[in-house]
Amino acid sequence: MKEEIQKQLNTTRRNQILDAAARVFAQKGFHPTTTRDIAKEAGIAEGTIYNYFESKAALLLGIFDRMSETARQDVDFLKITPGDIRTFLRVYFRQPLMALKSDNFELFRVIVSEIMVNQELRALYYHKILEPTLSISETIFQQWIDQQVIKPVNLKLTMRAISGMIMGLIVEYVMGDETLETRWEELPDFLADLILDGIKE
Amino acid sequence: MKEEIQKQLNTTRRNQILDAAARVFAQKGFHPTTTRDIAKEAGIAEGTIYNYFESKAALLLGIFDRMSETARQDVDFLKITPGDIRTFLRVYFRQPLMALKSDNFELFRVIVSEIMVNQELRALYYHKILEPTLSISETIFQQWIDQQVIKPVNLKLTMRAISGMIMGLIVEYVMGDETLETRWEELPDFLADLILDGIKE
Amino acid sequence: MKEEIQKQLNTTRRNQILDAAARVFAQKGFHPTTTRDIAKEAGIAEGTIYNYFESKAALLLGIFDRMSETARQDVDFLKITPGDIRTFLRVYFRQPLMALKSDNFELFRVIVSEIMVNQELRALYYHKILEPTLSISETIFQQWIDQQVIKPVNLKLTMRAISGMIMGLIVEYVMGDETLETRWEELPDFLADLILDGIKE
Amino acid sequence: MKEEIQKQLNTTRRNQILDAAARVFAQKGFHPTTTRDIAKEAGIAEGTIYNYFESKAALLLGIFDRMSETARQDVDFLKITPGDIRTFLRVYFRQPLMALKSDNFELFRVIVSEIMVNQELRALYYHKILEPTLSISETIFQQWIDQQVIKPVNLKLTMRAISGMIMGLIVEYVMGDETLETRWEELPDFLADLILDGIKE
DNA sequence: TATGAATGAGCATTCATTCAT
DNA sequence: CATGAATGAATGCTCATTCAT
Repeated sequence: MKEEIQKQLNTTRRNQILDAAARVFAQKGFHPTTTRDIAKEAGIAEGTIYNYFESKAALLLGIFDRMSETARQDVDFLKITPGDIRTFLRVYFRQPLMALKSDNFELFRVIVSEIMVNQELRALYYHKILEPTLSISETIFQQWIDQQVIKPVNLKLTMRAISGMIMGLIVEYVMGDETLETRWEELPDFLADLILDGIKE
Repeated sequence: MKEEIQKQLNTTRRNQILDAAARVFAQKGFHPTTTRDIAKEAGIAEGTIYNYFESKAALLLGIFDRMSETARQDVDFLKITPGDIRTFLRVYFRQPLMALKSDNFELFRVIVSEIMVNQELRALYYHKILEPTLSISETIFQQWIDQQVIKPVNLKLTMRAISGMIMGLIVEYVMGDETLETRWEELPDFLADLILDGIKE
Repeated sequence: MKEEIQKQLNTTRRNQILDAAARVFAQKGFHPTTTRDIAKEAGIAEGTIYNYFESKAALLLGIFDRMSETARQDVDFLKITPGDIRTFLRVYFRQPLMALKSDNFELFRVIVSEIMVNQELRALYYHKILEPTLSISETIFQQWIDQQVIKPVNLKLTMRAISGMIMGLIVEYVMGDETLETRWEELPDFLADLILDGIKE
Repeated sequence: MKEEIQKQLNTTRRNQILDAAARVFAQKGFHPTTTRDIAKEAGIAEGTIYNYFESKAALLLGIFDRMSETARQDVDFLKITPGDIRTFLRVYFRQPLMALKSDNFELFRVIVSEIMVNQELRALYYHKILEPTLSISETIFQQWIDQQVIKPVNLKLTMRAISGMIMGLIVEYVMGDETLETRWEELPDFLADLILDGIKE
């Protein structure tokens, strides 16, 4: 009983801290944010942070970990493949692109920035998000190939091209590209067509 | 005359410093690198750096600026459109993908990382690289459309999808993806086919 | 009755804590040891320590206090003066020198270190150990003088020289001197002769 | 030329910092002293300390190193052995005992305290002071033995007993013993007699 | 009494930048 | 222009102690 409650409290506090950290990181960036900032935002003492997290860097890992949980669920959802390849692809594209809510916008920048440079975070991203996503996608696309709905393309490269495209578009969006900002909603359908039909006349 | 020589000397010294900075940034990352590291690598005094650059951040901008010059020349080269769309696209993809020499590899990480987070650098990237590249690309692709070689697709979105794909693949490569590492050479041709023909049977 | 049991329990718990503290102090030193270390070693909660001791420093005082009790008993033992001065001196030297068991070795270092620097501990040492020891020794040696077994030397200085010699040898031993380490057992007899006969031919 | 001046300046600044550190350490102890205290006392910025010393601990080592230089010179002086053993011994004792000027008094406490607990400092003390002193002393005393002025005692133990006695007396003095404080001046002569003649009637 | 989460003052150290020489 | 010593603000993290449960 008591242990249960303790664990609950522990999780709550952890989330409280991660929420606060996510807010300040999003606002000021990772390096410019001080642990003092985070504590103040969370309404706790600085020392308390260290009762729940190893270091400031661990906070970013923690935030990322929570996010990757959501991502994992999204990927699972894809397994329920609909009959129509075009419909499937539209959903396939819609999910990550729309996950970029304005809330996550600035945070995303900070995390991408650190992923580039922080070995641990990079490994986490690779193994918890990129690899599983690619792996599941390959399985699904293989089914389409087997059903002769799509050509027997090089799956591994195709998956990487597609996921790279998504990642790249998000980065360009984050970069402030106006075209993408105004037409973001069109993207899923547009990309589905592009990938399926190509641009050749 | 003298002024000329002065200017020459100035440029040489600036480049000497930027080269040194690029090396250490690539090795240690931007934040972990100290101005002392850079001065030592360049074989000059710390103070001297500040005779040529405003700040440590200005060094990164300087490095990036030099790189974007190269990129600009690459893009110019594309204007000499060959008769064959497939050949063109292969060249189009080859350039940025192959620019990722092992030298630039780590530096790329550092720069992407800071672009995400540094407003000034981001603006520089957007206006000196992304925007011109997109703009020129649009012009070129418009010609292909006019020649009815490719479909009358939404050019702006297509350009962003393609450039995003390139950027995203580089990021995935940088991330340490093994498939991309071993098959990087195949990518230009593969992507040309993918974009032209689509994957639908 | 109940009070008696309470007191017993109290003492037991105090000793449990002091034992734990002594172990970790000996292992890590006073300053590097955290109250968390002590609590863990004692198998209790950090807060519990403060139900029995004022502060971390009080723990060292407590440890020292227990040790001085032993020392006091040793000194008392000396009062039973044997007939032979040489025998007496050998015993006199043997006691403190042999008290330096390997168990106490590291702890001794820590305590000497703090005695030097901690006013309260210093007072405790001076009044509970040094002063009584000197005082009793003076009384005993006075008897030897009265019996004309030893010269009518300046007793106060002699006592301080002798006790200082013991203390200094222990410090040198603690310092890692090899000669002392290998010949420690010979010391009591050797010192007795040295002090009694001098070195002059 | 310039290098010479630079070196001079460097040494001066180092000494300025060590002097300041010695004063504050003596006053507040090692651990309670902050680098800010030292900088303030030295009239420089905190960062400047780190241009000359690795760490706060290095300051203590530096102080100790300077002191050991003096000690070394004292020992060298002893080599000029006078004809009379008693005179020699009086000088032998006088030097370390009188080196304990009131200036060094509190600093001595701090250093002894840290020597007990700091491996590096302990090694420094052992190899730079204790060992050389013992070694030279043994040589000198051997001469006295050869001249049959003193008995063929166990030299190694004798030297350690004597040096220990000095160290122990200083510690007892530092401890605040009143007898030693008032009669400190008498000690050299007293100890010479004690060691030479013994106390036996 | 026992607990252990919360506290927050405290501190060594770093490093971009300045400026007298 | 070049130098590099001096600067001092800035910060992540620790840990003895408290106190509500």
